[in-house]
Amino acid sequence: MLHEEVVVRLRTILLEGEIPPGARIPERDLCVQLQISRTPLREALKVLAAEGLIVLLPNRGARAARLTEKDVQDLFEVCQGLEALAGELACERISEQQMNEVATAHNAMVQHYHDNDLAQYYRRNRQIHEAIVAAAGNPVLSALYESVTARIRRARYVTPMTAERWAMAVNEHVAILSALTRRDSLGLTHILRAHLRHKREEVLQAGFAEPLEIQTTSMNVRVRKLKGSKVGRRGP
Amino acid sequence: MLHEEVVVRLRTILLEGEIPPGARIPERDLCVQLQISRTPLREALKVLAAEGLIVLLPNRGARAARLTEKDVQDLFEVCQGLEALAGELACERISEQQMNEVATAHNAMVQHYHDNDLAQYYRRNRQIHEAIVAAAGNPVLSALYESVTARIRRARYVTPMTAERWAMAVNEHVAILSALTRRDSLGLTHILRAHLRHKREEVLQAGFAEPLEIQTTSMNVRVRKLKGSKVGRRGP
DNA sequence: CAGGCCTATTTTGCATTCAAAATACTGGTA
DNA sequence: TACCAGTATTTTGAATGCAAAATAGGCCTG
Repeated sequence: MLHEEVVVRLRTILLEGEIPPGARIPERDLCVQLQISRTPLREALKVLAAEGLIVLLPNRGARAARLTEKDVQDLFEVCQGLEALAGELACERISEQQMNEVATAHNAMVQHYHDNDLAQYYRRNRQIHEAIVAAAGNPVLSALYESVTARIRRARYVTPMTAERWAMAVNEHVAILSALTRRDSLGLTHILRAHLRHKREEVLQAGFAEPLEIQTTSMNVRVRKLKGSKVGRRGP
Repeated sequence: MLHEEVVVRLRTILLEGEIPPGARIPERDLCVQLQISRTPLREALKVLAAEGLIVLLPNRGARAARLTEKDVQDLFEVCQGLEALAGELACERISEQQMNEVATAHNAMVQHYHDNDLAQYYRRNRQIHEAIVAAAGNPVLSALYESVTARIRRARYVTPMTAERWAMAVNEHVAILSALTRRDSLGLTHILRAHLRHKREEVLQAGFAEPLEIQTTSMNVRVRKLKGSKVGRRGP
């Protein structure tokens, strides 16, 4: 299905920040870039709007969503709830193989920490969290988690960390792995929530580094409200 | 925006069961019924598919989603997680007015219980749960909760209850109101989860009463797999 | 030369169109 | 009559077309 492909491609474009938050999404350009007509593109835009990755302004097109501080708070809060649930379920259901996967990713992540390689550290970090969610064996939960984390991904994985914050995060991850290994449901949910709470504080303190609005439209924003501005028509 | 209106109308149609689970969704008929062209309808279908209310089969149109037992399990599980989170947050943030709203709905619900009016009971029940979620003051959470509960609404609110199950549910609701009044976060999350766990068991035991597939397509389902069946073309 | 009205252009929202795929129908055959 | 092939019809997926709304220029006035 063409339309689904477009959703995936556009989502990537948005998550990579190729279209920065707040920027206009020009239908025509994207049609050219993706080599499709406007119909499937517009279908994809509707889906992404429902996901919260873009906002649709009536008669004024789509823009990449921008997160307010409240949005970041809310998203982290929900994320905490979902991860806590995932941790609890994972303790009951995780397989040996899945357990190994988490452990392997964890060790790799710690190595990246010692190598001071933040990008790779973040990659493994995400892999761990996603593996735990997957281990919960609940596709509905996985889908929701995916959707919520996508919206804060940039804030979450772009923010730089202080040395001490990083050390703390690693310690928390040791505790996470430990709790999961012991199938300590209560302990795991607690440490997962604390971990995300700290992350949220960090992101909010950093001002969640979203580049401010890209003004593609010019500056002369006239306050046109009076006068029933007649209609422009087409053609010669 | 036309398209958003169509989403709302279609969602209602699906939730009311006017198009039963598994049934085909005929584009053309809906266009006539809703007095719109196929473009906005199809946009709406994509959105509803992303929400999980319908499924899109390539080249074979849309069907109202049917829930497997596993789906019901998963949805209830996530719902538990979301309500637990909502309860916890509500204990911190609920206003006096919101508290009154919950209490009022609760009392009305109990009255309906004594009147043996299941439909009205369910209506108030839902109102209580939604009010608690709203009191969490987290729009992201509210939206997710709305989406998840929509998918199990029919299973949840159509299942008949035994007298004792009903009595138990009412008792649980008394405990819910009590915990919320005392701002007893831990107690509230526990009772909310237990409440939903019981509901899930009830729904699953009832076979979650989804009518089996409506075969709009005729019976002569030929197993056409061999022969590179040539292409049909259009009129002369 | 600044500011506002008015028109040209672009962009958007939806309807319509067109080819490909699926389904329904028909007649032939054992 | 049951089954199958072959054809007509319907349905779907995506491109195109067209009117309304928004934006951008240009011209005039003070």
